[in-house]
Amino acid sequence: MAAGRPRSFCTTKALDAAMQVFWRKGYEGASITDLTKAIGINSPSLYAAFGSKEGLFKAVLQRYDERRQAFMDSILAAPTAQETARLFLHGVADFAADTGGQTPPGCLFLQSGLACCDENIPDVLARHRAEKEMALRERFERSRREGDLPPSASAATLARYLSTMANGMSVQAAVGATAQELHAIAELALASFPAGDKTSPAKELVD
Amino acid sequence: MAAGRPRSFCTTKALDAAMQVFWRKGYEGASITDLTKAIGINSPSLYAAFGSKEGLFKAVLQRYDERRQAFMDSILAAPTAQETARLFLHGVADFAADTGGQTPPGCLFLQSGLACCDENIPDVLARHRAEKEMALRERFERSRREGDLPPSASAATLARYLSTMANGMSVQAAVGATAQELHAIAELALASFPAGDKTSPAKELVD
DNA sequence: AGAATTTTGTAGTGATCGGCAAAAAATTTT
DNA sequence: AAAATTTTTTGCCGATCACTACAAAATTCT
Repeated sequence: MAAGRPRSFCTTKALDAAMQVFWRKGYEGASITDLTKAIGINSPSLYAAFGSKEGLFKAVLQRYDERRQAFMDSILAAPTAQETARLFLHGVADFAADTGGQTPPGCLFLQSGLACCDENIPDVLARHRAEKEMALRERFERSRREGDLPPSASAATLARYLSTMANGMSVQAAVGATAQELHAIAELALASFPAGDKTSPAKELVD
Repeated sequence: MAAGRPRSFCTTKALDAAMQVFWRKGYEGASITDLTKAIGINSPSLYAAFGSKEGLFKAVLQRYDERRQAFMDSILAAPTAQETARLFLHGVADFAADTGGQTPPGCLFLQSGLACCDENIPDVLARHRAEKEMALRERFERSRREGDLPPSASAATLARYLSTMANGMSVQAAVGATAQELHAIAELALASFPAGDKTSPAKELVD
């Protein structure tokens, strides 16, 4: 069925290469020249495949989000809110810390554009982050109904707290914090997390 | 002594106007045209006064840092580590939350360039943030010597934890978190802060 | 083999980027 | 009043920005 000259590059490899550039230089800082050099193609090929710089960026975000979403799904499946919180923060620590070159440190959702000339970019990134926070919140609301969070706990605030820590840890990672340091911060942060009736409060806090 | 045509603009007013632009659009996103329009001057006046875009940015950062430093000095003077931590996080909440237009929400040190084409910019911003974290750390080391922090507490980790929270809160603020929400997060975060022998641990945690 | 189709490489588009030369304007000094 | 000094305005610089027209190359279909 497929006629015409075959494509010389793999789309997903191209997205991974572009991801690194956006991650390290930000949306605006990444020029088309940077991107085409990293992918190893000429600009018309880029535009034929992805439409525009923003189109490429959106495709990169989607690919990045797939991994993040898989991570979220795995931690949301934990049996209790406490375990979800623990897996979340330590997972973010592993994810954000410099792994030695495979991906840049930090989080693409933050690195690629907190502020930007085109305000659409920060907005779409913020929506991605808010999506994860909302998933945590819904998980914690379920926990409250099921009893592993006390009725006094606010699911919204707890989710916001974890999301805040995750963003902060990503910022720290981007400027060189080690995985060990991030895990220590995560552990400290978890001491604030309210205990349910299934675990003793003392254990949570002394740990 | 001063000869020549008088300057038509006030330097500090110009810096404040430029600060708003960098804060909202980032270092790269802020064009010279944006900056000169906001200040109300032509570009040669800008270059005569500040040398370059980076020169202007550095001057803006210095002005911004003065306020932050004054804030840090005030909270570092608190009698205990616990009080310093409390004043720090709630102060950041007030500072970062949208005040209704006077300054943009979030923190200039984060908004203006986490990642950037010119790597020098993220570096200089990171140094500013690290400076504040180091001040907290030194304060907490003193607290350990003076007894309002237990010897088991790590001043470095506590400082890193608070710095992480502050960065995370600034990110949340930039996408619309209210002061009330930020204060709730701050309060939750403070529950992790270790108590000294001057206050009862129970009080810190129940609060 | 030849027509049809798709991607490739070359070479550019106008717009905007940060920055600057030069003359006019506004002040102080002589 | 004229010289000296500083800033302002006008108009422009080469470089780079995101993006594209066009034709050669490489494949499949007839």
